[in-house]
Amino acid sequence: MDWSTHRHQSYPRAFLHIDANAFFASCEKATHPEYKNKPVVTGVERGIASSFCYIAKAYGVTRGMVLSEVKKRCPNVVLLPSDYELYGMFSERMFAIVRKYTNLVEAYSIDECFAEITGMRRTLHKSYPQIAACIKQDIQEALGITVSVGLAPTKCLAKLAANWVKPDGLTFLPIRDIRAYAAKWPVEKLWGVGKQTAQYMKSIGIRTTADFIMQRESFIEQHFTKPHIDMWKELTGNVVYEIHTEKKQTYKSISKGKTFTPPSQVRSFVYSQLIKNLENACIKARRHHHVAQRVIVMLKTQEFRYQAIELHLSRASAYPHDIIPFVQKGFQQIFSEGTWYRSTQVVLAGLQLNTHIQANLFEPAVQLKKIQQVYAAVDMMSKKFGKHTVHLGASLPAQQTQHKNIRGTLPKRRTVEKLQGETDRQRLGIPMIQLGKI
DNA sequence: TCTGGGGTCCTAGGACCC
DNA sequence: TCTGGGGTCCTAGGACCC
Repeated sequence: MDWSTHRHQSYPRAFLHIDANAFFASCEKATHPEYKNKPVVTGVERGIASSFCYIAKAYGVTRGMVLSEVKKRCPNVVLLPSDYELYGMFSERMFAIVRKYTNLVEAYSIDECFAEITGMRRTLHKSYPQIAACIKQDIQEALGITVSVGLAPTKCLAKLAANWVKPDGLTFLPIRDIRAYAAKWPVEKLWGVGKQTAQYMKSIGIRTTADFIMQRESFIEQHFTKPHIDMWKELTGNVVYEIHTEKKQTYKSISKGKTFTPPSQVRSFVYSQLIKNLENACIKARRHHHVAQRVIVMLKTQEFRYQAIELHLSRASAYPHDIIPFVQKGFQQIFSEGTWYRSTQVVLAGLQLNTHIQANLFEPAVQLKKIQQVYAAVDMMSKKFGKHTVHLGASLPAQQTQHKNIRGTLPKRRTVEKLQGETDRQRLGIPMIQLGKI
């Protein structure tokens, strides 16, 4: 035997993708047996269908469908508000079950995880498909929810396999079967291929995953960039993506936004919405011990165009007190009189951990301390009595007035005019972002 | 699909430096 | 100095995900 040719040959690895089916609705059904045979939809608080069970799906409910339409299609529907605490608990318990089998578990989102079970056959006295089946069964018995499981030599393939049968599927995709599966898998259904890439792929004659993986590496490198080159390697059975077990606890950015209906052109109202979002974003940042270096103010117009502006703070902070002057300045730059707005958004960016918060040299230390104490009290009361027990005066209109609609006053749709104040912005050195329709 | 909310990563191009 | 090459950092914007 020529060992030199075998030395670098690696054994196929075994990855699982575990995907809870209709997760939020399933959690509700698991905790409320009386809903068992009824169509369940969650997301009432947002006015759209956030998650729905398979019964509701059979009635034609789709993601993001407005509730009035949901009721029309599905008169006996059970509409529920989202209960993220409940879903979080189910999520934790689901991942804990997977961790009984392997330490290499990556909590990818609230309802999905990846796991690697390479080398676990001996320890568990089971084949890989048997391990996958056991995990699946354990979750169902312990939590009363079903999952779709994919078992494959890479994460991308495991994800594809998990999607093969939904709900309640268990799909083993060994290397030798990759071609057969790929031939029946259109590229637009691949993890990491969206509308744009699918369109591009079609233009160069790639329609199925098989069309993609049968290309030579040189061709792929010539026609694609890193994300899709990596994807190609994974789909041909070569591991690029490892399991990340670290729990996510730091953010690159935190954003808060809210749509208001009907749209408004009232400056004070739109501004108060913005400040409310800022408060929420700051609360989240503080909860995670983050401070922001930059803030992005965004307004979305009635015709779904964004106007946005980014500002650098004078010092990193997670207190509205520090950030409001910048938000106000940005708001004044981008708000245009006579335009109808449907939502505002605040993004805190350039986040860092505030292990040692830098005080501005010119600010008296006493004052900084006071601000910190005030917000510590605010955070405590919010925790105790609910969000917005305490809030800033500037966001008052947003908290109490139900925005009123005057019928027939909405202007005709028109495109957003070019922003004014260009020279001011240039003088202040404030960059401006104008995003197209999304 | 007349459309909610919250994120991440990648890349190109400019600024700046040696 | 009309002139080469290369590195790093930052930002805007695109694309995608759940």
